[in-house]
Amino acid sequence: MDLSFKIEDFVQACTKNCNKMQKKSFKKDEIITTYIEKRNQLCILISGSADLVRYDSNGNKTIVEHFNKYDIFGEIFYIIATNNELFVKARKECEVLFFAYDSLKHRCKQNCKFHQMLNDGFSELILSKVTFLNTRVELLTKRTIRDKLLGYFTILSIRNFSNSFLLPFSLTDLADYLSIDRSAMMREMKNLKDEGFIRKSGNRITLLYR
Amino acid sequence: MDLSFKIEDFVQACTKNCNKMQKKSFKKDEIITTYIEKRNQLCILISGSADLVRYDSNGNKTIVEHFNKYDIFGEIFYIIATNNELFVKARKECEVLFFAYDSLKHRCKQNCKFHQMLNDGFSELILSKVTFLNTRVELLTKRTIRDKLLGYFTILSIRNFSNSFLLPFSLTDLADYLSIDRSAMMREMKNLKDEGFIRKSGNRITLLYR
DNA sequence: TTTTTTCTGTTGCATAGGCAACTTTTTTCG
DNA sequence: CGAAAAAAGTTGCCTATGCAACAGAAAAAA
Repeated sequence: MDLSFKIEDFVQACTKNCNKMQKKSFKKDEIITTYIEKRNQLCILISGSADLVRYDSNGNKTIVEHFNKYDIFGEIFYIIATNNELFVKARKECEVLFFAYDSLKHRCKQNCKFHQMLNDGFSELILSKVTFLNTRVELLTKRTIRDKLLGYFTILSIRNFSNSFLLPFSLTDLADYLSIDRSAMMREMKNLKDEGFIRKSGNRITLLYR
Repeated sequence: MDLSFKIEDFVQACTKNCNKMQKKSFKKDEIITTYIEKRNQLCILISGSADLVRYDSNGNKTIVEHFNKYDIFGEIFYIIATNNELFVKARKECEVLFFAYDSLKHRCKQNCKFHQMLNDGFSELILSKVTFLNTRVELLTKRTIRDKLLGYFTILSIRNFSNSFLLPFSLTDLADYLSIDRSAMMREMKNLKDEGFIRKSGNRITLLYR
């Protein structure tokens, strides 16, 4: 996100001056926000990391999305169509900025610099979100666990400019992220190792094919 | 899309005046564009309907996305991470506007009204795309065919303000959209009918539960 | 209209992968 | 540090779902 440095510059000044915006801190495993009704809430993660988590009626957990520094999230991005619980949970200690989406369009009276900046860069910000989501869909539409894993590894290897990289998740969470059973995933990972597609030690994966 | 009427107003004037933009027509089943490399291409569907289709290495077809009037698509929204074919194919006769994303940011010299309008409304446009994609992810992360179908039906029923609605796809395409096997889907649909969850005649579905 | 193609609906079979139930290893925390 | 909790790793069983292969209905083309 090429906005990040600007955010860093403005965030402190703005949380002091801008009344449309709230900054809160959360400890590990605290619920940051729940997606329930249309509050038009928009959030920016300032520090830490968090997950958008859903539990379906069978108790299956899915990591719908994983957020890092300067990622944005909130109900505006969602049609709340199901009655599944959908909430954002702090993975580590977090700082989060909250504001209403409306206030983005109608800048606050003080003509807060941060708002202006955000407004200007907002397209870019969501554009990158679209890219990310498309990648996600690409992965999820793959039919087999093998294809999902290899697809994900390929993306990570591209992102890291190397065919060796660290998984940003625990394996347990990776399974939830790819929406597959953990033990089945482990099984398939073993197969991929045995068949020489990947090498794996701890959370480090090396792609061997291509 | 609340921009649509504006698009309608401006599109004709702009295709005549704006040199950064191209309008093309396509017949049914013609390839509109292929996602290969980073051309930063951005497209708007003016009329007709089209699909973003992927064939994976096993020959499985997936409808990654389905486009209708005034939907936007193009490579900017994609990280081309896989070597799978990814292209947009006309489902019916189509008219499409092509332009480079850069030209959105740096408006053309004539200060083309359409550009300006698009720039202003671009955030809204992508925002709705994010919402759509999140819905898609929500569906795809569901673990069973039953949950995917019921999830999708629920969304359609909300969208139509009625628990009776027409499927926007053929059943064949619906299966591709949900990334599941068609015959397995038919089987599950039969079960849902037999168990009294839905009623179905042709492409019309009625949700009976809740 | 007739022919051809596409879509729908159904079924038998095979298997990928979900589920449960463990043990072992690693991490967290008092 | 030691205890407790979480994550990694493994395996057997079983069913949901993919695949193939149809026939009939509907739509498109000729």
